[in-house]
Amino acid sequence: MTLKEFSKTIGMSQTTVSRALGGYPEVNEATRRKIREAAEQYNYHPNSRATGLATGRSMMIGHILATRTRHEMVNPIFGDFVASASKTYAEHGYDMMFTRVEDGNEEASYLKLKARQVLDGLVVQGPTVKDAHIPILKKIGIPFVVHGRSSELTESYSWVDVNNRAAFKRATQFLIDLGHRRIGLINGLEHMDYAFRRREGYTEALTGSGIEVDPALMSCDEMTEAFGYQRAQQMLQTDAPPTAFVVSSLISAFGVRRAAEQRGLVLGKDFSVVCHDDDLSYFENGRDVPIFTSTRSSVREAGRLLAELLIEKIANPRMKDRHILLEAALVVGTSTGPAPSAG
Amino acid sequence: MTLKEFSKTIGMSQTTVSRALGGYPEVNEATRRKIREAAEQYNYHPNSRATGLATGRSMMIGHILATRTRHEMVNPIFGDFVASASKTYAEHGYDMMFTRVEDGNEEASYLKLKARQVLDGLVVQGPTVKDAHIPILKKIGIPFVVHGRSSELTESYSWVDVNNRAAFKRATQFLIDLGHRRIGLINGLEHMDYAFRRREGYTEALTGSGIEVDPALMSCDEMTEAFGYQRAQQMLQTDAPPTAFVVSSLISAFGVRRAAEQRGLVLGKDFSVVCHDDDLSYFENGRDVPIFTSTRSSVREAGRLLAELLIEKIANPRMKDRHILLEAALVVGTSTGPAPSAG
DNA sequence: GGTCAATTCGAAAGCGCTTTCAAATTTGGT
DNA sequence: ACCAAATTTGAAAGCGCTTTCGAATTGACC
Repeated sequence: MTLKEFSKTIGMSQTTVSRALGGYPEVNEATRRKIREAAEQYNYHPNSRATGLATGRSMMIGHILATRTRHEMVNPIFGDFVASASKTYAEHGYDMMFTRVEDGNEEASYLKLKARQVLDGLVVQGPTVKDAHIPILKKIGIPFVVHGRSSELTESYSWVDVNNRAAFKRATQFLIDLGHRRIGLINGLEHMDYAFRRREGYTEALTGSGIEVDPALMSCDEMTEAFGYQRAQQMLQTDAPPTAFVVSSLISAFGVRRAAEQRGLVLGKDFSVVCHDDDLSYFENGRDVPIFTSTRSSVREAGRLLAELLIEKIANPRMKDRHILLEAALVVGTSTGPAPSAG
Repeated sequence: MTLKEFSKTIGMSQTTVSRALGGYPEVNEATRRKIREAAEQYNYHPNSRATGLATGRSMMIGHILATRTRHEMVNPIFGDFVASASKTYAEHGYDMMFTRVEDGNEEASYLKLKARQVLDGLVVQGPTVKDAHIPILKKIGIPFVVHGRSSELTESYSWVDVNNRAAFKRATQFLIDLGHRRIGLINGLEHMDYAFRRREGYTEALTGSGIEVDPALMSCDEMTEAFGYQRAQQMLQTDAPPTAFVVSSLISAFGVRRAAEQRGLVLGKDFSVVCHDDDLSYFENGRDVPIFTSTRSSVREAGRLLAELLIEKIANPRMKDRHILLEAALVVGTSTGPAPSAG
């Protein structure tokens, strides 16, 4: 059913119907209600493509699916992040789409995206320390917001990020205060900005307390369970094993726990773990009392805030860049305790 | 840059340019090449909305994000599934979008989607045993393919599914053959079709070997690590604890392992675990040798096949429904061994 | 040179909407 | 009943593309 047909059916002009449904002020509220009801009844909804063509806006927001050519990892936070952002989009009448952008082909991809006018704005997820997408998007002039930051870039852009440095500094300090001196870091890939900042927080806390940073206690990789297990195992079988770990992900923390328990160590007594917890729907950190002491920051909240920011930016492209820095809560669970051989 | 501008710039008619880029046969190959190159050079890409309006097709495929009103779980397979499907879509010129459909509001949501003509086809993920979406989509007439099946529906529809029943029957039989008699089932929520079928496979294997099905050994819930831990712990502290577990997810299997190891049991010796492994990028089942013996089926392959099927269906809506049943491989890892107290 | 086929062109309709404009109608206040 | 204000209307342009149609151009071949 088209606007033409629909307005003829209910005996009104296209102009009035379009205005009534579009929420324009020059139409009487009573009429608007009547038209809305009729639209419901006849299941009339404007054709999105036609609307888009006429208005020049597509009411579509894209999320980048950056595909590293080698192996294609999908970060576990992806699902929750997308789900929460999509909710906000929907509330504002936006649809959400995915766009694959291949490594090394960013500029062409974004130019095409802009030319096709298929979306009004973009979300960049998981930027690297020196991210390639951000300057290109700026240059091309597509409204975007970054989930995270890119430490080595100097240009201005809007972002929503967790204060990863502060979170990991606090986590490490928390362990130091409990008497731990040898603290292992199980981190994500450190070309990713968040992992880079987490390591900075970790080392800052150590040096701030006069503890030497030991490269043998730091490792980074994709944050799987197996990785946590493997590296914790390695570190634990040295002469001077760590008594605590700071871990970048709940999943890897499971692996760390397994490695330690396999050596007969009891969590929260013989060894301590603080991990980051993105509060994902599928990874509960225990049911009532959290298992792991963690730096917790809801990725869903980040998704919501970012969506709102982007929508604002689209509505007002010359808006000043805004930065939202979320502080992670340090939630104490049962995985931390005083250093065993303290003193 | 519009078609008009572009064709004027290169001194050709809109007709020829449109045909050349659209791949129509009535244009000389040499000309086509020249036009393609010029398009590249000037970064001309047809406006998707205008193309869509003119052709009546949106070149967009939607994935449903079914939002249960209570708590909104995002299945961990979501990311990998979407990433692989999106690759196939991209290769065929399709974009991919998400659509939130709220529980109880399916019909209105789909009617609206159809009226707006925003997408050409849909993917239904994770159907329940008696799924509400499928009959509605059939009635409304939107091309769709289901990832999974819905056991209690009688209507015909295209689907791509893993043979969950056979997989879990084999897994259970494998344990029985190793001498296990008390085998616990840690399953996903059983209103989900895949979990329902897995339980069927499990019970079939048991009864087929004359082993009584014990409700105390069966449990189902969201497949988190904590759930696996909790239920395994419960089952293990009874008078007649299971010697083996069949687990619906690698994540819960981590929890099962933890519960058992906490009781001093050694995996693959004192207790056995077979789990399902969707081969997710973020959940490796060990690095070289698989930790867990598992029924493995790549969710990425499923995504690819499903995408191809849907694209075919969109091109030819009166195509006969097709069903793709993927058999899971039973991959033997180090988590299984003969029943400890065998004989 | 003439014929036929292949290629290209120009003009224009149509996709379904928004938005503008001037004109017509209704409403409310006095 | 009258006037101003508020509301509604009809007609039409425009968004950028595809697609149709008849005509014009080119090239190959005899």
